[in-house]
Formats: sequence, structure tokens, C-alpha cells
Amino acid sequence: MARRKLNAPTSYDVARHAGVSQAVVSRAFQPVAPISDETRAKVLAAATSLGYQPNAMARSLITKRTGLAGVLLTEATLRDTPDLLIVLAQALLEQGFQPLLFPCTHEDDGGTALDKALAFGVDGVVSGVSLSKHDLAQARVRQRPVVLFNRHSAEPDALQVACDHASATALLAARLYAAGHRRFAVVTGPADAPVSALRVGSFVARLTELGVGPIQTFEGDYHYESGHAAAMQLLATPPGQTAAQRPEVVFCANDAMALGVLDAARFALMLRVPRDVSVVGFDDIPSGQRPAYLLTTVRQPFKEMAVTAAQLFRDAVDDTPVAQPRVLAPGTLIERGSAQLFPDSPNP
Amino acid sequence: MARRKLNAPTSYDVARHAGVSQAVVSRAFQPVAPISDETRAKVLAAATSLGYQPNAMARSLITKRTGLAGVLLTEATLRDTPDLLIVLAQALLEQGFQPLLFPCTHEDDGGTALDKALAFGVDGVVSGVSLSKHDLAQARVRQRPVVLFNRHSAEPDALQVACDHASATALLAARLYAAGHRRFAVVTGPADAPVSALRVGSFVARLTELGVGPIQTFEGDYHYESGHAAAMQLLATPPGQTAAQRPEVVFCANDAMALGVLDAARFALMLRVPRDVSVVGFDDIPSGQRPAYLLTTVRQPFKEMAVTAAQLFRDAVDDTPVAQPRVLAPGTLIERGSAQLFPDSPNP
DNA sequence: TAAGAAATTGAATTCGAATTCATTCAGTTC
DNA sequence: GAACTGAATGAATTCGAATTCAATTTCTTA
Repeated sequence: MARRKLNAPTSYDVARHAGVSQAVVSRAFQPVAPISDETRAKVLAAATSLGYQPNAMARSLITKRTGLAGVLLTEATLRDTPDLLIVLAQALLEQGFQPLLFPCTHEDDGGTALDKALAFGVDGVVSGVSLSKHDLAQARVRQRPVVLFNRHSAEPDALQVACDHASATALLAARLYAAGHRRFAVVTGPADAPVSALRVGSFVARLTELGVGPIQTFEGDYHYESGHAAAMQLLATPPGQTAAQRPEVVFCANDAMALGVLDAARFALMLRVPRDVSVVGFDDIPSGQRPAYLLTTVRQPFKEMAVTAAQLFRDAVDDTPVAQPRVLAPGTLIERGSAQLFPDSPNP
Repeated sequence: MARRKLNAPTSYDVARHAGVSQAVVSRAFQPVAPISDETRAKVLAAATSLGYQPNAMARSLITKRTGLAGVLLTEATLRDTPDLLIVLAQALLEQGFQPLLFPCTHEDDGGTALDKALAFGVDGVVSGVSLSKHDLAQARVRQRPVVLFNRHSAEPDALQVACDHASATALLAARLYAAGHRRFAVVTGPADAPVSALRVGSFVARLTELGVGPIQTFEGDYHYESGHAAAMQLLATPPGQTAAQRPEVVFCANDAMALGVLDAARFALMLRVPRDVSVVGFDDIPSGQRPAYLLTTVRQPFKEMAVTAAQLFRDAVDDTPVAQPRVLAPGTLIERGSAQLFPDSPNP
């Protein structure tokens, strides 16, 4: 590899310029170090006049710190909830870490991404994709903390921040049942999506507890289109069937699919929502909030979750003992117009 | 700073394990280097058995390469067009660079972000925010190439990939004029947004050429809400005015605002779109494609732009001379249902 | 078979900042 | 004024891999 010259001044250049030793230049750039105020001022002046910035690689080589936070997220997450990346990046930045992004096409790309992140020397990782026991062990050996974001690990001392999907959807199920609904359908995310399993699993479990019979299931892929397809299959009234067999409620593992269901119901199947069918999603993405949709859904407190995750991350990187290694943030049911949530409204 | 121990094996450990010198270990990890196949195999075997990965910092220190690409994007871009980040990240990854994200709250945060990126030792930067001549000069001195993405610089040899906003909106203006429209309004992005200036400027210029009189302007901020507010002001028929003075067309600098205009027109002002008013946006975001909106808009070829930008980036980092330092990608008018684009449909 | 070319190898050096440790100097204390 | 304390400083070392260059081995070729 051809050696290329960089015109960046080094600490020696600054030292010469300021008439001090290289060690003093290094000390001038540390927040607390044995150096007099006047010397530091002199050095800093020389540094700015030369346009000097400490070389990150040389520094990291000795401090074992890069100031980088590996951020592992699925492309689905990036696409559907871009706000998450924004608030997470902001929160990490606030704690002094620069986010190094590892977009994962599949849920099981986490291990590869983690390896790459460790190879880049990240101080730790915030992972919104699943990681195996083995992956986590590897990070642990390397002394790199991992904060799981909306993902779970059996390791007892794993750091994790998640929305309490299960409680929220159990509550939702109870609410819908209390409103008089008895025929339910669910649209799941991909089979390997842990969050979808949690949301749908708890929803179905609660309904089963309540004595609701078989629940139709459609396996989607988190995308709008699969929600649309799901509705066409679940809500169409085939010849020989009556509307009385149509599900009264379609619960979707995320908002993107719920919007697909809504559009299919309204524009393709000519159903009235929520009179003919109630549709509920999960996430509270912006487009669901618009008058064209008014989607009833569950909101995840991303901002708070991101801030918590970043704090956990920093504490773990600093080896500060953390009081609460697992944080569950409550989801909030957002009642808008796409679902009948009260028993008084007559049901067809 | 307390020195922390990392349990990662070094090249010396591998060397001892394989019975060779450290230099040979180093060579075993380079694609082309003076080393025999059997030695390399032996070293690689020892390396995997120890779980060795070359230390990125030590390597960068000497090669002056980190494999990092600084990615500067505004939060508005991240939020409104999350696909851009995904395709850009993928394209950079394909060229062997890991994206280091610098989210910018304001358009003029670019300089700060660039400084930080250089301090982290990125091999170069892809910037979706404006950078001053001074910023670009600094990157140049440090030998770090900058690829401007949908941003412009007066520097003759600046690398840039952009959508041809101006041509697309000029064409759009002509199409709308030809369809018989004469009363126009525009909703701009923030005053300091260069892309908005380009889109709206060219749209207005073309209309002016065609002899269209004064065009109402509303300064938005790229968000849905400001589009909604714009519509309430531009499209409401105040007492003493007639609908004949209402704009026939509202062109918005991006889709997010156009959706706000659409919703306000339909749900707040009870206007029929496109019969009462035509609404056009720019970007082609997913929600505009849905049956609930069917927004007529201009699509940017993000995928192609991202791939081109990543190739430019790699060539620049490798000092490969680039044939075409400035690439303009054409925007495509996507005709859906929110605008009357043909003269034959009668105008009120 | 000897001389020369080509391919491998390893010892030593390098990258640039942080840190250790010995040294110097100013300021106290008795 | 001697002995001591604490703060500031600089020379030397360190981090871990890549590279240089001289040394060695192997392969050609006349």
C-alpha cells in the first residue's frame, strides 16, 4: 500500500512552535492533567494557529477508546421509524459518542455486524437486531458493552432497553374484547422478528385467556404491501361466506402494515373503518397520525428509550455500575379513529 | 485516564503461535504481499484459532486509512427520506466503507460536522449539507475528498452528485401551464435550504417566462405541519374573495409539505383535489404513493445517485482520476392523482 | 555446477499521541 | 537556611500493525 502523506500537523509540530515538549502538548489537550494554565494556553494558541487536532488513531491506540458507538439496526427499522435513528444518534452524541452505523438486511445479520463493529474498535454497541449468546460473549471478552434495544437476551446481566410490547398489546386485546369484539385477525411481522412475536404473541394470548376462539393469522414482512395483501385475504368476503364471518378487528405487528390494511379495506374492499372493521397497529409512525389515516395504535416512547439506552451505554463504557440494567418503557395506546374501542357503539 | 486492558490477541501472539515473525502475520492479512501460500494458511489458521483480528487503530496509524466514510445529513433528510440513508449506506459498504453518521440539525452545521469527521480520521465525506469554501479547503488540505450530495459548490473541481431539481421543476411548471393553469402558489422549504431554492426558484422562473403573474409564496420548513398551515392560508377563501382568486396549483418544495397541503385541502377546507386545486410535491416518499394520497410528484433516483456518489467517493479516496466529477441525475415526474396535468379536463 | 534472479523471511523502524518516571523548580515549614 | 512538599516539565517508552531493508532460501539458466 503506497504510503500517502497527510499535511496534518502533529503534536511535535505544536511542541516546537510553542517551545515545549511533546508530552506537554498532549497534556494540554486533556481535561485534567499536570500542566499550568499559562502553558496550556500557550500550547492551545500554537495548536489553533497551526490548525492542529490530535490524531484519533494514535490516541485510540493507547487509550483503547475511539469514541465510536456501533449502532446495529435493521433496514426495516431504519425505513419505518427513522425517528428512532435520529433520537438515538442525538442521545449518543450527547454522551460523547459518534454513531457508526451498521444497517442489517436480516435479523440474523447481527453477529456479522457485531464482528465488524468490534474490528473497527467501537467502544460498545447499541443493537436493534438480535444477537446470539455467542455474539454477546465475544463482545464481553473484548470488554465492549452491548446495549440491546428492543431485543432480548437470556443473559442475566445483559443491558437492555425495550418497549413493553407485551403489556401494551395485552391491554389492547382486553380493551378490544371489552368493546365487544369477538372475531380477531392478526398480521405478524417476519417469522424471525422477535418484536413481532412479542406483540402478536401477547395479544393472542390475552384473547385466548378471555375465551376468544381461533384467531386468523397472516404472516407479513413489516411492509405496507404485505398489510395490503393481508387485508385482501383476511377481509374479503368470498362467495358462500357472509360478512358475519369477517374479522371485526385486524391487529398488525406494526403501523406500516396497518396502513396497508386500512387502504385495502377502504379503497379496494370498500369497507368502512372502523364501522365494518377495526384496524390497530403498533409504533405510531407519522403518516398514521394524518387525517387521511387516523390510525389507532400503540406508541413507543422512542425519545426516552434512546436517552436511557445512551446513558446505559455510557455508564457501561465507563465501567460505572448501572443501577438498572434492564429498562422496560411503557407503550401508550393512542386512540384515533381506526378502531372501535367502546362497547356502546353498536356492532354490525 | 486509567489504562484498561483488552483481552484481544495481537499480531505477536499470532506470530508466536504460528512460529513466524510479526511481519509475516501482517502480510498474511494483506490481499497482495510477499508471502507463500502455505505460510499464509498457517498464519490464518493460528489467527482464527486465537480469534485474532488486526487492530484497526494501529493499522490506520500507519496506512492513513480508516475505512470510514463521514456521512453528513440533515435531520430533515433523515426523517423525510429514510431510504436515502439506507441506499447510501449500502452503496458505501459495497465500496468498502463504513458510514459514520453526522446528523445535522441545521443546514449550517456542516462545517462543525466536517471538522468532527476529519478529527475521527474518516477517509472522506459524503455531505448532504452545505459546506463553505473554507470547509472544503480544509478537507482538501487534509487530503480528504468530499462528495456533495444534492448540494452545490462553486469550486470547479468539487465532486458532486445531485438530482436535476431545476430541470424537473421547470418541466413541471411548463406541464401545468400547458394544462391551462394560471394561478400558482408555492410552498418553499426553509430559507437556507439550497435544494428548496433550486426547486422553487426554477419552477417560478419558468412560470414567469411563460408570463404568469405574481405567484403566492409561503415559507415552510419541510415539515408536514407547515404544509398544512400553508394550505390554510393559501387556499382558504376569506370573506369578500371568491374562489376564482384561489390558486389552481400549489407546488411544494417537498412531499411532506405536499401531504400537509392535501390533507388541509381535503379535510379542513373541503376542497376536491385535483378538481378544485392541484397539489404537487417533490421526492416521491412512500406515503404519497398510497391510495389515500396518490400524490403527483417528482422522484429523485436515490438509488442511482447513492451508487454514483459511493463510486465517486471510492475513486477520490483511491486517487483514481474521475471522469465525471459532477453528475446530475434526472428527476422523473410521477403522475398520480393530485394534479390536473391535461388541458382537456375542464377547469372551474 | 556456478552465478544470478526471484521469492520469502525477519529484525528493526515507523506512525502520533499518551503515559511513566525521573528531574527541576518554586514555595513551605521549622 | 536546610529539609521538605508539591507542581510542572521533558526524555523515554508504549500501544499494535505495516513497511523497509538486509539476509536467506529456492529456483533458473548458461
